[in-house]
Amino acid sequence: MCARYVFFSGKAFSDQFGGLAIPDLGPRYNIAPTQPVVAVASGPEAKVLQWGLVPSWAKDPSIGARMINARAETVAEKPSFRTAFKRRRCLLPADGFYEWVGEKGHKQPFFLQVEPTPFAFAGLWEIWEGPDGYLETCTIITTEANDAVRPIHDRMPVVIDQVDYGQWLDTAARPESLMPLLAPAAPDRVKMWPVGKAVGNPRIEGPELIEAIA
DNA sequence: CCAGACGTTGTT
DNA sequence: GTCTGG
DNA sequence: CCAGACGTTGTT
DNA sequence: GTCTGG
Repeated sequence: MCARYVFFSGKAFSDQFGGLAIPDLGPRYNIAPTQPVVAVASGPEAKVLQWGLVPSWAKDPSIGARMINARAETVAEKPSFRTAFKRRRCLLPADGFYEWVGEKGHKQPFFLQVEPTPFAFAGLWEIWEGPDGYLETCTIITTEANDAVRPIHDRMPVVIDQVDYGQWLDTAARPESLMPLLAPAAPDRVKMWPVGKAVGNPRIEGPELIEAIA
C-alpha cells in the first residue's frame, strides 16, 4: 500500500511539465492521509487535493480516510472509483514513500524511491458537494509489488513515467489503453533503506525522517 | 419494490 | 479491541 | 500506515 | 449515482 509519502519541491516536477506552476506546500517528509497534497490534473492543471477520495454520492466525507488507495486491478469497475477513472485522473508528484515491515509493535519503516526523482503516482480525484461547499479529494492507485519491493511488501503505488503523462491525463483516452500504464515500475529503478520509527507519528516532519539507520 | 453498500490493507 | 483522524 | 481516542453531565 | 441483496 502507500499510506505515507514524501515530496520535497515542486521545482523539479514543474520542469517536467514545461514550467507549469506547482503550489508550494513543502518540503514534506511525512505526507499522511487526509492532508492536502499537490496534484496535476488534465489540462495540465495543478491542484491541491485532500488525500482520501470521497465519492460524489457519499453522505459523509469521513469515508475518505479509508479511500487513500485504489487497486489497479479493479479501479475501472469499483463504484467508488470508476467515474473518476474515466474522467478525473491525475498525477501526484513524489520523491519517495514509506512501507512498514514486521508485526505490530516491532514494525520497521523503510523509505523507498523510484528513480529518477521526482516521480509521479497514478491518482484519481473527485468532487464532493457538502453543505459548506465543495471538497476535492484524491487517491493513489496501487498494483502488485515488483521483485525489488516484494521482500518487504506485496503492493506498491503505480508510478507513471514522464513519457506517459500525456496519455494518463488525456480525457479522451480509452480506459483499455490506460491499463498497461498501471504496471509495477521496473525493479532496478527502486532504491530503499530502513529509517527511524519517528515517521510513524504523522505529526513529525523533517529531512531526518528519510535518513538511513544502521 | 426498497434498503444498503459502495474500499484497502494487514492480520487472523 | 476497534474506530477515527492525520 | 501509525497515533490517539474511546463519554456524559454539569459547572466554570 | 448505481448495483446488489432481500
